[in-house]
Parts: sequence; structure tokens; C-alpha cells
Amino acid sequence: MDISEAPLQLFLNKLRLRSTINADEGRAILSLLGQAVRIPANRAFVRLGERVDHANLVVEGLVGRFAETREGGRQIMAFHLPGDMANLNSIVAPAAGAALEALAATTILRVPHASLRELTRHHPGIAEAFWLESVVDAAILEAWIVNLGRRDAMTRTAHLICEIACRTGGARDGHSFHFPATQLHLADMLGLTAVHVNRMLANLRTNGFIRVSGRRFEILRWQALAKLGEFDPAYLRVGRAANDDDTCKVA
Amino acid sequence: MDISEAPLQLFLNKLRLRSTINADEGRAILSLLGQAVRIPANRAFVRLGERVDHANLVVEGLVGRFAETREGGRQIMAFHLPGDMANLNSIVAPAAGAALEALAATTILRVPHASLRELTRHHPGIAEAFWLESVVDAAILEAWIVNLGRRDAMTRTAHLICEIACRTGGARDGHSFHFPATQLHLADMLGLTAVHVNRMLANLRTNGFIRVSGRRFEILRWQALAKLGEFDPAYLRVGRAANDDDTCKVA
DNA sequence: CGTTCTTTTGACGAGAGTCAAGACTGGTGG
DNA sequence: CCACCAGTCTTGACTCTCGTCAAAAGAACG
Repeated sequence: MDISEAPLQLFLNKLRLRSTINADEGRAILSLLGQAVRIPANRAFVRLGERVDHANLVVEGLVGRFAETREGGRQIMAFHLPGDMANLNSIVAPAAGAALEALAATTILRVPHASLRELTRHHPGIAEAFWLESVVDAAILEAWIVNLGRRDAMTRTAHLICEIACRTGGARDGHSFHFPATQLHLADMLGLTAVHVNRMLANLRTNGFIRVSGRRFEILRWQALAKLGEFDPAYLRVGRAANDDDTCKVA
Repeated sequence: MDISEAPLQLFLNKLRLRSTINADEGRAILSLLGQAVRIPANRAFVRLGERVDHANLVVEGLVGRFAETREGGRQIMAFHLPGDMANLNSIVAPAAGAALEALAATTILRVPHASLRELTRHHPGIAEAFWLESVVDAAILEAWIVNLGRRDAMTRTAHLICEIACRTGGARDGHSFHFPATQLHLADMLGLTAVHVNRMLANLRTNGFIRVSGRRFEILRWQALAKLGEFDPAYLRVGRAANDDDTCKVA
């Protein structure tokens, strides 16, 4: 129940996109132990306000951070791909500020806070890397605020697809990725209704920006899509040094 | 040019709302030095993408984090009151992900990253407190995402006023606070137009929720306002232990 | 004491929501 | 292996919240 090797390698790779992790620190991260758990689609595994004693590393599938309004409206505030630690924040703030829910069949690895704190105590470099991850997460939240507050449905949808493309590692023509969220989930990320998301996706398809089949997306014209979505990948800091981004460049 | 005493005390007090800072750490924070700078209203003092070597402590006035869209739409992603370190994040991510602008005549204290890093290096407790501040900032961003994505203009406006009331330290009937943002600024926080914000404020006034004169707000019926705005202050973590909140309680 | 920025109000229009019905899809069991 | 069924996706017609445009009154500032 603890085949932790491969998932932790994924996590380490993500950290190394943004932080310098030396060999010693890398080994420490890879030697973390955790309990693998399978979560079916649309099941919450962390509830609002719940006090957790472990962080959840996404191994496979897709996770969303959820909030809901009094009238039953749902809003997804963030999504987490394999290799993301869904609630790294919980190390310093154990009372969950939002629910975590699997958007599709998902495997997570529960990593105890105790082990993670051990790590940050002995390796200040790791503590800083974790802090930086929190900061990058916050930068994504800021980008969503701009998206929700000031962009129309078309631009907004294009921007989200660009973000997903970048975070799955390919901001270029022909990049194809599996993103197992339903259109209802996309609507809850975009502050729209599922009906309207459907219309926007139809638009993107008929205009040759993307191809969609099942839950697989293919970027046909990256430059055009990024321009439409007013997308600048700098905030994701996926390029090294967060400065010159050659994998994720826009006109 | 470095009357840093009082402002740093404010900053320390804010940290202590959420973290345990011992006497030694407290002294270290109070002994920070910085340069005080006056910024006139509507002037940016950190630009998008700029690389900064200092964090900006708000001493007096009001600061907003800004983004703008291609068509010239502006969105404020966060505001910072006196005592807030506006870009604590810049310690680990020096390339600014957003512009910082004074919303009114403002005094800031520029605190060098070098000094702050010195602090976090020698005092792991401070490093963790800073991380937690980043996490709370992120929680506020999440609340704004829900607000922008899923609440109508009325609810949204009420929620923002509740947040401001809580952050200025008084979530109760009769609490009165100065918040020097124009209705245009409020609109840029709420993803609305200034015209519509005006209508919402008029509504809140005529229905006896608040009183507004100049840039001063007074809460008349806190419970009712919080209910209208679907406001739950837990995410701000201003109550001790972030658990039982008696100063900031809702029905 | 004028000039500029803000606030206020009204009439009208557009983008996104709502409601509803039908087509498609993938997973399950017979 | 096929048929069913629940969950998605798709489309159209109508509604409504909020944006747009405009003009005037009020406040702040030099």
C-alpha cells in the first residue's frame, strides 16, 4: 500500500522546475513514505474545515479545490494534476479552507505532516521550495481572479485551456493532453454554466483552435489560442529561472 | 528616513494574530530597518515583471495588487492595509507577478530582502510565520474567486465590505472604518462597473446595512450584512487559533 | 473659485443564465 | 456480445442581470 517511489519522483521533478534541490534534499524527498488511496470520481476526500494531518500528493487523475455558495452554486478554485501536492499549505494551516474532491477516478498518496515537517526542519532549502510552491499556487489564483473578474466567457475559456496545456507540459501546436474534467467541472472553474461552456468549446473547435474528443484535448494553433485567451505563461514559472520561457512562449 | 519602529510593531502584531512569535524573534523583527517612501494616490510603485530586492510594508494608506486585460480592463486582486507586508512573496519570487499601486496617498516602508532572509535563516519560526502569511493571503484570493465566480453583484459587494470590516478589526454593529478606495477601485475589486457598485452601495444604504460618508464606512447591522454576503470569517484567521472566533462571529 | 475627479441617476442593450428536449457516450449486467 | 441506463453533451428559445452611454450634481484640490 505504499508504492511511493514513482509519485514522489514526479513531485520532486515539479519542485525542481522552480527551486534548486540538491542531491541530499532530493534523496530526503524520495524517501518519504505515504499511504496510497484510490478515490472514485466526484468524491470529496478532504472536507471544509476538517483538520488534516497529512498532505495529499496527486498520483493519477485530477483533483479540484471546491467551495459552494448558499444557493448550491459550486466554484472550483484550483485543480491539481499528477505530481502536485494538493494541500501543501496544510502543513502550516491544518484546518482545510476548502474541500478537495476527485474530478475523476484518482489516486492520491497521503504524506504525513510529521514527515514533511521533519524535512523542512532539517533542510531549509526544502522549506523555501515549499513556500515557493505556495506562492506559485497563489499566482495561479490571481490569474483566475483576473479571468473571472474581467474577461468574457470566450477569452476566459481560452485562458483556462492555455493554462492546462502549459501545466501538462506542452504549450505548442499539436500538444495533446488528457484532462478528465466534465464540462460541468470546467463551468465551475470558469464561473459559467455548463451550457455556456459547451457553446464556447464548440466555438473554439469550429474555429480550428483546438480539437476535443472525449476528455482529450489537442492544441491546433497555440499562438492564436494564447492570443485569444490573453495568456502569458510567465506566472506559472515552468520555464527555468522563470525568465526566458522557450517551451512556453507567446508572440 | 527610517522611523521604522511603529510600523514594524504593527507588522509584528499582525504576525502574532496567526503565529507564535517568541520574544527573541519579536525583537529581531522590530530591529529591521527600512526606507520610508510616500506614494501619491493612483501611482504604481512596483511594476509587472519588475525584479524587486525589497518587500513593501504598508505604513499608512491603501495598496492594491493590479492586473489589466488587453482591452484596458483593470482588476484588483488584493488590497493591503497598514501593517500588511504587500509583497512578502517577493522574498522567494522576486519577479513581480503583479503591479502594486497606491489607491490613496500611502506611506510604505521598503524592507530589504537581504534583511528578511537573514531573519528567516536564523529564525525558522519566522520563516514559518511568513509562509503562513502567504497561505492566508492565498485563502483570501480563494474567497475572491468564489465571490467573482458564483455570487451576484449584491452578495459580492456585501462580502467585500464584510472582509474589509474584519480586516480593519471590527466585525460588529457600529464598527466604523476608513477605507480610502473610490467606487471605481471597489468595482475593480468586484469585477463590476463603478456604476453598478454605486447602485449596490445605494441599496445597502437604503436598506440600513451600512452608512457611508466620504471614504468612511459604518456597519449598522453586522449579522444581517454577513448573512447577505454569505460571509464566514474563518478564512481570515484573525481569531486566535483560527478556531473559535468571538470577535468575528456570524449567526 | 474654477477645474478635475467622484458620485449619482436614467434609459437602453448585450452577454450569459435558464429551461427544456434530444443525441450521444461509456460502463454494467444479462 | 449486445442492450440498457445514467451521465454527459448539444442545441434552441426566452429571460434577466449587469454593462454601456450619457448627463448632471457633488466633492476635493490647488
